[in-house]
Amino acid sequence: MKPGKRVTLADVAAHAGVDRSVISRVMNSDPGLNIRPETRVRVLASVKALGYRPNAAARTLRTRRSRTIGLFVPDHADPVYAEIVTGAEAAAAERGCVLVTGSGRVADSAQPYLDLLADGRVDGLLLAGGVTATPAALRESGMPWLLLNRSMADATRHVVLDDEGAAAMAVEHLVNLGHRRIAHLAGPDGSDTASRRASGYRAAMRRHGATPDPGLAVRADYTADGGFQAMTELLGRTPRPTAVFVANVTSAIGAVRAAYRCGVRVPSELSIVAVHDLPFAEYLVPALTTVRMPLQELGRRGVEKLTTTDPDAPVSETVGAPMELVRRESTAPPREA
Amino acid sequence: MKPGKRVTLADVAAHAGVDRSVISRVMNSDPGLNIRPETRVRVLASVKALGYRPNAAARTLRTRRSRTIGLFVPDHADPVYAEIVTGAEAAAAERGCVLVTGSGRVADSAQPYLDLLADGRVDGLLLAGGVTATPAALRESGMPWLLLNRSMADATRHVVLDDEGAAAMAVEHLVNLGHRRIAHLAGPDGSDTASRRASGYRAAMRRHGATPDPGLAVRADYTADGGFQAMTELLGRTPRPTAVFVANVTSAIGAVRAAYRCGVRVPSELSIVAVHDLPFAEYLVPALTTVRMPLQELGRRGVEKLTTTDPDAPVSETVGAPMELVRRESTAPPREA
DNA sequence: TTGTAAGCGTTATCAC
DNA sequence: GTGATAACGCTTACAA
Repeated sequence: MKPGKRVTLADVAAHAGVDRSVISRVMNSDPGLNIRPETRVRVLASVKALGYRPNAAARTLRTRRSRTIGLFVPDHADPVYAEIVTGAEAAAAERGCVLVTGSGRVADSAQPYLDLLADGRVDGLLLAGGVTATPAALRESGMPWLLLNRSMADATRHVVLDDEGAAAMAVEHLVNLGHRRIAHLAGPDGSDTASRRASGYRAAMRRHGATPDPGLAVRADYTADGGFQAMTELLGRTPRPTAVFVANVTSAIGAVRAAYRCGVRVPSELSIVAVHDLPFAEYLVPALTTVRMPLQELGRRGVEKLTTTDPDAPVSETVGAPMELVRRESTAPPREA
Repeated sequence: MKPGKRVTLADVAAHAGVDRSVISRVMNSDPGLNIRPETRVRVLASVKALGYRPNAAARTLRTRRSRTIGLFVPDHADPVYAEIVTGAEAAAAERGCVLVTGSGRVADSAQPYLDLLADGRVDGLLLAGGVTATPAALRESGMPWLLLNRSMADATRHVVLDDEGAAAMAVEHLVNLGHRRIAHLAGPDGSDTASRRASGYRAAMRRHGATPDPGLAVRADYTADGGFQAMTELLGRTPRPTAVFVANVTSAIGAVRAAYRCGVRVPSELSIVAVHDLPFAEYLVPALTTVRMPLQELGRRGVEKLTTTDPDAPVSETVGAPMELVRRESTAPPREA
């Protein structure tokens, strides 16, 4: 209780009149412990009375478990990753862990992340991203790590979302509205989600008898500006698409702006549907039709898999939680139908 | 280098043929160390050869410093707090620290946060928020903590932004455009930033000879929905304001939507300016005029103050970095002027 | 049913 | 200039 003086196991032991090891075993509910009920009560009382909390560093040193997970995202300000962090945090808390977070592109060297592992600061690493390659050092380290929302052919430890499925939902929504000339505003080159959404788009197009015209696919990074540029370019092509499936909701904000800028009305002249919902998506003008993905669940599954699987075993999971097409104002039947 | 076997000080010592303590002192560049250059070289070589990294837990146990800072925000998905986290992270990294982040309203009990301190997991606590009260336990703990972006009369350890100044910039912008009937879409009751922005608004109004009409102030929480509700209410009042200063940019998104819904054109019939810029603010339709605040700098200053000040000393700083009024499309001279 | 003791990997204070 | 050695606070065989 005194500020500056920490209560240690020895203090509690003295207070309860037993040995330190007894306190430890009571607190960790050691199954092979046969203790007299009255002693246990006394121990618990002393713990409470002194406000004892085990020192994390000492415990970590002894047990080699920090109960800490490292989570790296490209950018905290990206709402997509904010959701993943939220989910991961909840799952971590459920198993008594905390999250050390970091942002920035996961560079090829990966040294900063591996260092956290090497220092024993974290028990495992969740790498959410991102366009970059998975460093070989990671694969060779033999330490617990997992890729989130991106997969790598040569590093099969990842959990991802059903990006193909999301693309299919979006395309089918547009097809059902009567669209045939459907463009794709794809994600950046090298992005794993981008290529899965693009292939989902192509597959869905073919399934509906619409050949995906390569002239109707254009790349943009996952930013509003990227979406703006790409959509501006797309609108210059003839004949113009009547609808566009945008791989990312932030790009879609820029895409809507570009349409507005070019005098193309959404949705009457152009329908727009994007992957990922946003808390304020329904308040945009026009309110955006989106495919809501289970991002928090992705975060959750990440920590679950990370903490429960053998670090050497391959992990390749697609989060099963349901996606949902949220119909709002940015999609409508084509005018010229 | 071997996976599974960690390199320890003893290994390096054996490899270099010196004592562990020498390695330690070299690595920590102990000033009172007089070592033969060739020995130092040998030590450094061994460290590099074995890939030695000091174990964080052991070091923390010994030094009582975890080089870890706890940062709590109400919600990772709130772009305002995402910026704060980004800034804090950078500042922490500069001093060799990592950030343990957590989200959720800081409850009155605050026990989970204090526990991190008590466990020795973090060296200090940065509490960013938020509507809630500062728990007395915090003040009494004698531990390093700091409030970010909120102040409390009875707990003078905080760093905040110049909310009054931001309000003044916004109001002056509107006044300069010719507006007189300026409403305030304020933040939620109990929010510290909300009340500072509100009083900044009132002061600026008076300074410009416009009495702030209480009928032109309405509260909303810092969400798009809150802004939508409040703006809808505001637009029902007569005579209608020609401009509104919105305390938060997320609310402003909802506010714009409400105007659109009511058939009120922005900016020709109603100007809107909000506190906090957003990466995609210029892509919204209409692009939002905002007051950009130094949010990352707030995060930076938070960790700086936390790590450099005596935990018992009062801290009351307003971040000095410049704010900027970003003129875009949502403000214009009043029509009826 | 409880106590003893040996570490975990550092750092810091000495002594040589 | 460098080496022993004693903590730091906890866990866990094993002994009593």
